[in-house]
Amino acid sequence: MTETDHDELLDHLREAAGCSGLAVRKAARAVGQLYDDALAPAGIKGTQFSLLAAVGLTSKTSVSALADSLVMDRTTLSRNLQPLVRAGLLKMAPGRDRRERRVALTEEGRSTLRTALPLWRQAQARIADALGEGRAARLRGDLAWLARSVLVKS
Amino acid sequence: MTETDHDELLDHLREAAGCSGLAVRKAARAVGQLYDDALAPAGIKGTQFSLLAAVGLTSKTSVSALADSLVMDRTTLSRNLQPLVRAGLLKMAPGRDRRERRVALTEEGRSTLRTALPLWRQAQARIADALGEGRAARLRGDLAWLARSVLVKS
DNA sequence: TGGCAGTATATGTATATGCATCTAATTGAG
DNA sequence: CTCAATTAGATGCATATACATATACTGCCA
Repeated sequence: MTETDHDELLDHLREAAGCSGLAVRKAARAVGQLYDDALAPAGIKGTQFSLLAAVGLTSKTSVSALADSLVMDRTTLSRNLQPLVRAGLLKMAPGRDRRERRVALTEEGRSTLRTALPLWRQAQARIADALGEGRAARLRGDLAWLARSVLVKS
Repeated sequence: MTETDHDELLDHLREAAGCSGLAVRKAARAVGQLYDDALAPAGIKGTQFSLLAAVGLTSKTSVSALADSLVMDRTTLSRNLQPLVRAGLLKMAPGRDRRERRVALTEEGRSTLRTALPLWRQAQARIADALGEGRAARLRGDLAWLARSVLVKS
């Protein structure tokens, strides 16, 4: 490898520092911390809050349908449900098929959500404070658009 | 629980569907897939590409310094380095301290990066296509701002 | 100089993530 | 009606993620 090759690689790496994927993951880590900290008194993580809320919004969904709505692999969701079922916040019931399993909140799950909601609102407000409400809303829109377009194309 | 309580919970959950944390994680999953698919011929994931590039940009960093620059927990980075060291793309060398360990690319790591760079550029271009170059750049800026503000505050 | 506070990294445990693959159940073509 | 293709979900494996804690080392102060 010559000196020139090495300098050229450095230039390319500087370009790669502007990676959109890295920007999204960095933000996801930082923001994840914020929500996790805020929700800790309720005993759940940000990921689990979203999952409980998604189940609560769509009564008795199948695992696959839920996974699609969360832009998540079915098998990932299948595993993510387990800690919440174990904790008694979610329950699984048989669906129309004998293959299908429907997910629903337990009473304890609803109770946890009620505890978590004001905590979540605080975290959400911190995000809005950091960016301003307008930029925060625009950001959510761009992220949603991005998730949708990327999936459609592949 | 009364009917009214239940309806009220539903209203709150509809509000929670606008969670910024969820929006970021959804996008991170979708975008992660895109980069992973694009980089597959190089034998690395998007996360690993970013890690190799970050190491290449800062010659001989400590683990902690690298973790900070990636908005990542030190212990997470410690583990994420292992597969890349095992694969021969990174090497660890002693630092000034006998506690510190410095991370550097191997020749094979540089070679892998050269293979990966055009693949990465394709994925990056797909993102720009999906949003338009201007919005994509703005999005990266907002995400970086968000990551920075959230960290500073806590 | 001896020990303690602080620093750098690694490890134990738990969740999150996805691909390849497996099992079970359903559906559809012949 | 039978069997292959499809569908729903779970599991094996590997990586990603972070907190609590352990380990090793450094530096400072009494």
